Amino acid sequence: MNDRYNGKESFEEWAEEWRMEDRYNFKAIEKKWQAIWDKEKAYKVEIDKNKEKFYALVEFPYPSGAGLHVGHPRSYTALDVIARKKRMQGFNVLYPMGFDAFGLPAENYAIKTGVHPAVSTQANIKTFTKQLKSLGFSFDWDRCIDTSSPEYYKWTQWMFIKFFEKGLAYKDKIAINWCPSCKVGLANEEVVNGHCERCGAEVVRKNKEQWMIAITKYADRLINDLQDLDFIDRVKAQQINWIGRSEGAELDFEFGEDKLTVFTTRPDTAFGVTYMVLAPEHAFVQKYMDRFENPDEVRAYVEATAKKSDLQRTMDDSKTGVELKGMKAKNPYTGDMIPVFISDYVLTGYGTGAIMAVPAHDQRDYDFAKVFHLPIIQVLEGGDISEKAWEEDGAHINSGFMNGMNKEDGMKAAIDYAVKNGFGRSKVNFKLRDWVFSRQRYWGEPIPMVYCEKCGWQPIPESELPLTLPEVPDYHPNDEGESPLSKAGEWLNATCPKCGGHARRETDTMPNWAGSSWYFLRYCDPHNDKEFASKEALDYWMNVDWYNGGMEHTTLHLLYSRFWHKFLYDYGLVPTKEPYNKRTSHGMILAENGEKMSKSRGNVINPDDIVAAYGADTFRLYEMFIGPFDQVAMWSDESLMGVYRFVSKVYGLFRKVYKDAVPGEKDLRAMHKCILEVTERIDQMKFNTAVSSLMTYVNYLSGMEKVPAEMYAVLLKLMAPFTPHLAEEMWARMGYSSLIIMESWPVGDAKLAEDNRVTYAVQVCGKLRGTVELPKGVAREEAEKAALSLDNVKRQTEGKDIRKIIVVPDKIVNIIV
RNA sequence: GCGGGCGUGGUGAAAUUGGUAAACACGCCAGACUUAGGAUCUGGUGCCGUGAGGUUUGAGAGUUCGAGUCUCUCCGUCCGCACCA
Repeated sequence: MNDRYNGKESFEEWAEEWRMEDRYNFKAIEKKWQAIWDKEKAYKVEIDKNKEKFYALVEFPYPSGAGLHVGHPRSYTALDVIARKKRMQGFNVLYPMGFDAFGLPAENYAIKTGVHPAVSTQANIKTFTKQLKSLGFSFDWDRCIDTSSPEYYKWTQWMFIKFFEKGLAYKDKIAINWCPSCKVGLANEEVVNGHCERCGAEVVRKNKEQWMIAITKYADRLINDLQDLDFIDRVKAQQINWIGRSEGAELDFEFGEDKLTVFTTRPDTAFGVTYMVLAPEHAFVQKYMDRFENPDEVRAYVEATAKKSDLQRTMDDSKTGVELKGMKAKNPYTGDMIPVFISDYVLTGYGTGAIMAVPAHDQRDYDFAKVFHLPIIQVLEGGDISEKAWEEDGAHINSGFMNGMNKEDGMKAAIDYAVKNGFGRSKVNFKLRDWVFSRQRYWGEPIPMVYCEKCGWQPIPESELPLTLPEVPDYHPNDEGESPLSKAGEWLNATCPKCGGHARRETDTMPNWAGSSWYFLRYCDPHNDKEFASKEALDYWMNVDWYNGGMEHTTLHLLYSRFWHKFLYDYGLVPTKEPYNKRTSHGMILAENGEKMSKSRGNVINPDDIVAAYGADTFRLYEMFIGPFDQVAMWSDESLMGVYRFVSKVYGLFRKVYKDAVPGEKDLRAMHKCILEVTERIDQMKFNTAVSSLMTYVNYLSGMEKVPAEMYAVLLKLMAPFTPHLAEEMWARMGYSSLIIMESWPVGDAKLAEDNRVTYAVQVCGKLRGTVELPKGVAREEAEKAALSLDNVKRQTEGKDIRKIIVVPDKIVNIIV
């Protein structure tokens, strides 16, 4: 019986071995090499001042219960390829991974099941780690971090205290974005089209006392310092747009006993101001309520506005409002007394929450003026204002001392006049708001502050850090916006570090963006328990040389972390003013039909399944081949098959490799061309064409009778960043005892890659009529002669005058008749 | 409305400074071989045409000996922001 199955017990067993002999057994190969890399700690790095460092970074994942998505490996593989190549080129490469582990899903899961978020998070981290390891990324796992571990968030809290000490963290009662579904306050950046970025519920306004961080103090530097950074343009543009800097002036209009200050980018149009508008939330509305002749009407409008969601407020662009009857404001330029309105088209959070309206030259003011039959005075020449506002430039008219001036002179004159008469000043405004830093949820870093009746808000002493999350009986937040920590009993009681009296702990936690704002620093020195990272480690490893991540973080994590880093820099805690030298972004991977992958659509592709069916190397290579890296790509099982065939082909090619075969001139040309192309294309993130180069080279090798060992070895090295397991396996089979991932990257020779013969395209009047092969660098006369002797060219030029012949060396001959 | 992209075969896509458009792959067609368990190998494949040949990069114009690439106008499409004064 045993004979029948080649000495094996069963057919399956025999077949398995048979396949291992003859077929590409990725399962065994990948398992084997992952174990070896792990055992030898092949990717562990230490500071080595004799070597140039390279810090490659990808955004660390939130360890969700759903596990790794096919989108994650696109980014991770790309930088893994870059990191591996750099390593082979002799750099000391830091390529770390960790987990952004605080966040709402773990908490919602706890509410549903009662499982503590720490427990479910650790389980998810385990799954993620296993999945990531199965893909063969060259992460230094000894540096793995977890933002929810007290050893980590101790320093997040420590940094918060620094913000507080420097006056950048403050508590303020403001109207915040409130998500009624998550029951949590949101930062402006987390609101997308009036909806919660996480759950999609409509966001409402809520007045709440919140911890704020003064990111606006860094607005100018966040724009200006972009200039020297190698970020893709759309990231720069989006950040600049988000920060929204505008130059203009603040002008004071007399109103009651006060000065009603407005911000305007066009003080030169002040002679065209025919009314003013306050946001319904403006303080003057309440202050002067009893002086209005129509307080009931005003109150009703204020209340109606408060009930509207942000979305309702912005979607409806018809103009509504109420005049504050009985009071007028005085235009400081003209002395005119003008009516004042409240309207929800004026935003409370921008500028001063009040505007001067110039209906002739602003469409919104124009629309409002039409509804309320207000005068419209044109002060800029050029347009017809009978139908709509004139928003282009023009010489000033009806503008007193500014008449005849252009925009630039008018602006200057208007501001000079205001300054001289003490009612105005030039001013820069930003759309960016301070960062709302409080969250009324459990699973986040406790804010290390206590409130003392006598001394106010005080940070807890450094010796008490980390302030660990207490156990609570119930994770539910409530509609009043009280954090679950408010049920933490004894934990709430603290001692005021200043007076020693009784104090109460802050119960809000930090937003999930806190831990990720500085994680790249921790990777430099992840086990340090004296500092967040040693100066030596920071000096050596920072900056991040190359950071890849999603576009969706451009105005969130990317902006926050740049700001956070600048703050640390200002106080000498980090050596550089920007954290990332280069930022790139990958496109999303969509389902086969172009739809987004989502659980509800049931079209999610699980990386585990692909790895099980085709192996990690095929999966990695496919994700690099799928299309231009920075663009969205559609998953295709058929294309995946093509890549699998290619990988198998490389495996099978080994049978044709001979140590005694010597490459000829043409062979070397193909090899060096491939080296040059792959090297260059990896650097440019043109992974899809780098893979094509490899395919072209493999097609060439397949056509050879005997493949010289040298040529195959080069192929393996070039493939090592993409398909490290296969490369390692075949390298070993070739008889090398070293790890290929530590071998040196091949150097291409441009001279050897060059062909000594070139094909000229021959055109007659710009139309292709033939080609001719000539030695490289022939004299133009010779090229002309060769071109004219072509039959097809003779036919085309017969009986016609040749007027001109254009010869582009080694490229083209164009005959003009 | 403002800002940033994109538009090339049946499909994903290539194309240094303007210089043979469609590399590489998928799919499809034809053939070979096959105890064969997502098979493999060889050849073909932009479109029209039996053919010579003509024609082709969203549409139109311009610059040029020559334009996928540069300029202008228009159309379509995607992303981000959006009553930001």
